Amino acid sequence: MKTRAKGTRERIVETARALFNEQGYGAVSTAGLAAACGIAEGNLWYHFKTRRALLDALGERFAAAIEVRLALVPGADPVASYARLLEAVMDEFRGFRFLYRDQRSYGEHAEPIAAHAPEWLERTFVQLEAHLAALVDGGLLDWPRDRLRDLAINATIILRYGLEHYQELGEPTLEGTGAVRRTLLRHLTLFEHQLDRGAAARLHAAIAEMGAEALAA
Amino acid sequence: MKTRAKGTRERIVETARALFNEQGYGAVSTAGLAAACGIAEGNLWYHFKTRRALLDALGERFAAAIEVRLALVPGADPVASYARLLEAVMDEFRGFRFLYRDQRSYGEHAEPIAAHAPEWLERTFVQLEAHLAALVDGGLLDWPRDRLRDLAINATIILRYGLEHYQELGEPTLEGTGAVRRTLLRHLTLFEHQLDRGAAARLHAAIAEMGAEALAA
DNA sequence: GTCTATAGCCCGATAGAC
DNA sequence: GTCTATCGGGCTATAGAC
Repeated sequence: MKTRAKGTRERIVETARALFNEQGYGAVSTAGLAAACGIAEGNLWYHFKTRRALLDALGERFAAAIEVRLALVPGADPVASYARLLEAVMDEFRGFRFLYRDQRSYGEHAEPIAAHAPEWLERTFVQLEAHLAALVDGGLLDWPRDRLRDLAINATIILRYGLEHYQELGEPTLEGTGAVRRTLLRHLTLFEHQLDRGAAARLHAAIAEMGAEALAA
Repeated sequence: MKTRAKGTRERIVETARALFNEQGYGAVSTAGLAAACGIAEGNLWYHFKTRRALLDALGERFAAAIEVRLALVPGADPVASYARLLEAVMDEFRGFRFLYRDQRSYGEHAEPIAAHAPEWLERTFVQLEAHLAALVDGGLLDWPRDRLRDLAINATIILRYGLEHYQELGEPTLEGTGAVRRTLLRHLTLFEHQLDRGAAARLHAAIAEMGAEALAA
């Protein structure tokens, strides 16, 4: 199997991401991870000489995904643009959920995201506000300009903590359970009563179509 | 010191609560807890024969505090009632923050709150909606009745995750840092533009006065 | 590159003297 | 009630054969 070196490393990273999301970073032992990968524990240490190194690798992937998402700007069709942005945001929060959720677990020097989160959140506020402003400019959303930033921040919070919220409510949140869809619908309640009927319908339709929730790895 | 038996047990519970909130449930070892209490580790096992027993004791306190808060109904002055409710909710979320935040850490059989959280959240929605309806009935809030429940749910989410949000933004969230105040102000942005000017001013004043953030132990 | 074997550490929990 | 001393177990990480 020596020819699949890259393959093994890749498999470790992907398996770790899924396992951390499901069980929590702190609850996954290296033994359990190795077993889930179908390799011996020692082999795991060959590819990542410390548990922290594996975490950093995942952090880098996350950072890359975020930059791609943050580059999404409102286009000619602000409704379609907004739907696309929503999907990207939720893919992110779901795919790397443990990075946010389990920050306490990785020994306090939790830099992987703690150092970047403030900047990412700020830029997300700005991005969401820009998309919402595009809806306002298009005459599709009736909202005071000077209250758009508050709306963007509140929308970010709802999107960010939606999965945790539904989990706390006792609802399943893993892939295919519709928790992402419910989160998107919940965030819509922040402003849909001020939204153009057609635009609201299109957003609802777009969210309903996100049934095939695939991870943009 | 044998006369202070009850005192020691009490001190353990209170120290544990504070320590769990600060450092995270999983990050506090029995050794560290004993040290913080100023007692030997063995003595700790005398009072709580298992780590889980200590957690349950804290869970019971939390449950009791919640029931007291849930009993708050809108009074003759709906603005004052709402301010009082907000303070109680935040005392709760702050005082027992780790119970929500660190659910992953206590070995999956996380019953202390996981079993009750759905019911508590549902009743909180209902309670908040009742208080908001009282504001509408008093002519102080302009909001469609059939959208009040969504507002109550969104307000609960913002209140519930406000501290986590500000922590992620890199802001301090411990007592006396004003994070609770910021959370309350953030939740106000959900509907203050539809609020009577005088009522809005009174709520802002009430929140500003919550500087002396004391825990209703 | 992958494996087996094991070192070393910290933790939760127990035993028993005072 | 409080202490000291210690056990057993699980975890991260290393050593070295294949």
